[in-house]
Amino acid sequence: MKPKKTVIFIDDHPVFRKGLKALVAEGKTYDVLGEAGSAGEGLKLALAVRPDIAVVDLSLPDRSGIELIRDLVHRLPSCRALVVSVHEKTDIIADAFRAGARGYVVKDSAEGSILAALDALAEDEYYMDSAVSAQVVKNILRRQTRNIQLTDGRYESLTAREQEVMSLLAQGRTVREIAEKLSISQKTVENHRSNIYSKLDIHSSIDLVRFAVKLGIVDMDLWK
Amino acid sequence: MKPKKTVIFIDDHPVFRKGLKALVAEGKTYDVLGEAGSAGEGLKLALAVRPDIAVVDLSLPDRSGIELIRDLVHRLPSCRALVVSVHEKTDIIADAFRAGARGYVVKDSAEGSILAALDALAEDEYYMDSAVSAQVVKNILRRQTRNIQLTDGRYESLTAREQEVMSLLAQGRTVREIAEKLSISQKTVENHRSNIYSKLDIHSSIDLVRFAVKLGIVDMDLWK
DNA sequence: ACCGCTGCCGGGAGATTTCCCCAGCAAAAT
DNA sequence: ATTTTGCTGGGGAAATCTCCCGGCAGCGGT
Repeated sequence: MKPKKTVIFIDDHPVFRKGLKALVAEGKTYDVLGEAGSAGEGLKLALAVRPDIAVVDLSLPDRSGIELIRDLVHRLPSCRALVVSVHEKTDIIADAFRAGARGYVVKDSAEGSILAALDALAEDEYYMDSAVSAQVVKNILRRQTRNIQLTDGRYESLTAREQEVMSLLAQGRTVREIAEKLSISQKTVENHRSNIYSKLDIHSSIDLVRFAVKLGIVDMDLWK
Repeated sequence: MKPKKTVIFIDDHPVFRKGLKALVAEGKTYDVLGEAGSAGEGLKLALAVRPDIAVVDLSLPDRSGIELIRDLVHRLPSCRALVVSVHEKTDIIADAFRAGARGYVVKDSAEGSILAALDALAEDEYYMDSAVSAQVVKNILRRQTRNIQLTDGRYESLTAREQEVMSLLAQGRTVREIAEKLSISQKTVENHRSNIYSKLDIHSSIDLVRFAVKLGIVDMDLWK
């Protein structure tokens, strides 16, 4: 039998801490080593008992939970931080992960997702609420949908082949590479490009990339 | 009482479709209007019965589920697409959302998350599996670290004049416009550009725009 | 002062792009 | 059956791009 994972709670609401303790105690898979109501106490507690997981509220009386997490994971690298917060703003979430958190759960989500988050962190995985995920998705799509509204029609007026060529051009491929990849002549690629320019009312490769970025046609994550 | 939401299934595995039907029928909150085993049938079915939600598998025999979704949401804007897939790669997920999907669930996740996804889409919300969210988090973190890596040095090694020229080029200005604006010859602008290419290790105007976007030198929101 | 370095300015030359024109063929639409 | 559309390929010319080269002014250094 595996040893139980150990956990502490850092939250300034005693009632919420009590709820967490009860929730975790039911499962019998985690040992609660202690709890704290402020960042200072929390850090001291963590360094003393060295838990596997620290559940941290972002809004603490003395210091930001973000800073606490940054300190915590730095001075106790074996400890995984799970954020439990009322915030659903994506920039705060991103800050938390950037500071070293491994999981993020909103406070009003189901009990199950908190347990699921603990299990994920115990397995050294990441976890994010589906409620939070929805926000992330919206954020991913926000810029795109807005731009699609602005440019409605024009890109869709391109034929499938033209869209294919445009995508490759926007990715930085040369005419020669595209011709080889598509098994057509360079001249044909150039003709497609001319048609693209004409339909989109643009006049240079720079404009093409700008248009592509605006529409989210190119995946910036794939850029080296 | 609200009218039941209507749903169709597009998946090439008959057994999985049967499971979905059984799962949804239990809840009594959705009407299953039909099912299809290929993209072609699925699109035809959707246009015929006009469901509120289409559950789509990404791997279909005749066409990519991504393309199907793109067509579907374009020709039936009132229909929300929920992807059910075995893939957990973030680029595929991103493609799906980019194509117009509103939800993403991995096939081996709990039954509850599929129902939760349907409920979310019925409320015009987005949904993403927590199993998938973990991948998204990793992707967010990877992007962060990578951006930090590539930002260091290179762009800062450009002289003030070169940064000025690069900014103008990335904004879509022509060499002639830049030469006039800076009161220098076109040839000089071209030489600044060459030096920029050399220092950034890029070799075309397309690469320059990509680099500029990546570093946030250009403000995409100002693009017309 | 002399030298080396760097930033800024230009030219030359070949490759490439951009924009016209042209045409054949197959598939789809009318 | 006819027209339209899309994909393919090409010619040519002007413009532009990309990379090579050198000149000039400032600026600090052994």
